[in-house]
Amino acid sequence: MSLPDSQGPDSQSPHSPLSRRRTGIPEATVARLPVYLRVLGSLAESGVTTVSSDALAVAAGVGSAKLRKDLSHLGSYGTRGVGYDVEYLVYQISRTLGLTQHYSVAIIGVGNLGHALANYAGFASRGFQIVALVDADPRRVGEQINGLEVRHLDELETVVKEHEVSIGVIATPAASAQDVCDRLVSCGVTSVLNFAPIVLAVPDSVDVRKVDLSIELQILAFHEQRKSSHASEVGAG
Amino acid sequence: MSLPDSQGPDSQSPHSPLSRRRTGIPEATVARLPVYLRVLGSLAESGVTTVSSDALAVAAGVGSAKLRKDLSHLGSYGTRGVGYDVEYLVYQISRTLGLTQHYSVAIIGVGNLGHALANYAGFASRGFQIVALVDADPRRVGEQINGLEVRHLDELETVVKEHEVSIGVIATPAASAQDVCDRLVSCGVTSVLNFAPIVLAVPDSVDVRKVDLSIELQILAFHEQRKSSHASEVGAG
DNA sequence: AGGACTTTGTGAACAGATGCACAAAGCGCT
DNA sequence: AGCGCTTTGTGCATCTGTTCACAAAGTCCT
Ligand SMILES: NC(=O)c1ccc[n+]([C@@H]2O[C@H](COP(=O)([O-])OP(=O)(O)OC[C@H]3O[C@@H](n4cnc5c(N)ncnc54)[C@H](O)[C@@H]3O)[C@@H](O)[C@H]2O)c1
Ligand SMILES: NC(=O)c1ccc[n+]([C@@H]2O[C@H](COP(=O)([O-])OP(=O)(O)OC[C@H]3O[C@@H](n4cnc5c(N)ncnc54)[C@H](O)[C@@H]3O)[C@@H](O)[C@H]2O)c1
Repeated sequence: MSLPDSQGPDSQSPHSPLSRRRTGIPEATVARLPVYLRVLGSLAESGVTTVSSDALAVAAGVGSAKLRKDLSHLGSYGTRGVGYDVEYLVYQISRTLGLTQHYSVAIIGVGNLGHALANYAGFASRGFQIVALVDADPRRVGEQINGLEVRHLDELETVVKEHEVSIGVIATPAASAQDVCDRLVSCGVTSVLNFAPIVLAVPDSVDVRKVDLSIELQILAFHEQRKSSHASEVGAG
Repeated sequence: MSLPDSQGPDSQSPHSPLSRRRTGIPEATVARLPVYLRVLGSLAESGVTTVSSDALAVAAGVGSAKLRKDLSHLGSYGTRGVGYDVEYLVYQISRTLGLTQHYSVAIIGVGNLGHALANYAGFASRGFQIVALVDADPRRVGEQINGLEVRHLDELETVVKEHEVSIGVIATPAASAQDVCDRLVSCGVTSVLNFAPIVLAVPDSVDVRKVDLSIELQILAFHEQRKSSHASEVGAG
């Protein structure tokens, strides 16, 4: 049923093999670094200054060997017999992930989900600043959300260039998603986070990550089914 | 930068090896089946009755060999020289994923995100019925959302048992998430979808999947950074 | 200083996922 | 029926990721 080491993060799909060679950091590791970062953050807040791979691994829900191998890809930042300096490790992971820069995010589609995203504080906390909200519905245009005014879809290109948007978040209905994506890409956006239930076609130079509720539920359903259909087997051994 | 075959889905973490042996279906395949299902659904709507692995693969954003291997895990449902019967394949995938059953879903935490989820129509469409909304804030209790009344956290156990909830969705702040999760698990929920930015500890018998915005953004940031720092290299090659 | 103890970093074995390439299988046309 | 065309299903090589297990490297105590 559940995983040996809790709900680990995912590497959404194998990145081009070339990219591996360039940074030396495996995709699977990249997907876990943010988790470590989060855990380290709360350790730091609790006043912990040093942490062992074992303790950190438990808190992050992964195996300690995996954790050490992950960290070894960034360099040798631990001290044998002691562990890792929390603050320094936070810095190194942040640097590796590129979080020392700031990123401007635009949200396209300000419906139910878009509103939730626009109001979410957790975004800004790691250097992601929401700089623009865009919607096609004239009734939504002009609305103020979290200090930002909703702009009309017609202004998409203007707004993106004006704010040098580097990440586009698509929260429109599926039917418009490809269209919106094309327009984002054509004005230079190279990273897209897609919430619409559709596979986006993009040039190789653009990264897309998707968040798909319905897929998550279906995966859970698959395992749920297995559990119930073999319920007898559990007791029997 | 982008993936060889578009934004593929993920296998969130290697499931216990045992589970593999039991169903014979690799986790990575399970994670892609919902995508195929979606694409097949829209093909069916457009009146297509038969589809080749190549066409389906393109639409699903994966390689055709991968797609065929995925489908081969469910059985031999294609016809050589012809392709797959769309309707029949939809049925087989649904059956495999366990979507012939219905699942009752409870959402805990009806804030920004919880509201969006509660209003989302895409849930019900695949046999996932939202049967309960629960919140700790007395001011939210009693509110009607999408035909459901928000219940108080105190009633969590009652509500879960009453509706035979099989999937719990956690949309509370991180601080309460583990607590809520423990309570869900203790009243028999074995599948959890977690939106709170925290690693949940659960017994082995419980499946957790997480959706974490901030992690997705950080992964995008990593690749974004690589792109900009090596911008020169692209032209030079 | 030296020895016991702790913990990192990593080589090597293993496991899982992907992609290639082709034989086997079916279709339709003559 | 036979032939050529299409497309599936899969064995095999490869690549990516995980896990084990231990030497190297440090700390702390005497
Ligand atoms: N709400 C959820 O919980 C949820 C869950 C999973 C997936 N999704 C997906 O997220 C997307 C948004 O969901 P939602 O519930 O917010 O839908 P919604 O209908 O509430 O909002 C969609 C918004 O997009 C706007 N829009 C439509 N076409 C547009 C365009 N071309 N450009 C810009 N804006 C446009 C609409 O005016 C509307 O404001 C959908 O694709 C949905 O399938 C939503
Ligand atoms: N809003 C977003 O776009 C977004 C994005 C990513 C992650 N998240 C995460 O999702 C979660 C919810 O986000 P949100 O924006 O909806 O927050 P929110 O503060 O708007 O809503 C949280 C809700 O949970 C309720 N709650 C608090 N403790 C509870 C408990 N013990 N049991 C039941 N209900 C409880 C609160 O009363 C509130 O209604 C948070 O963990 C957040 O980090 C949200």
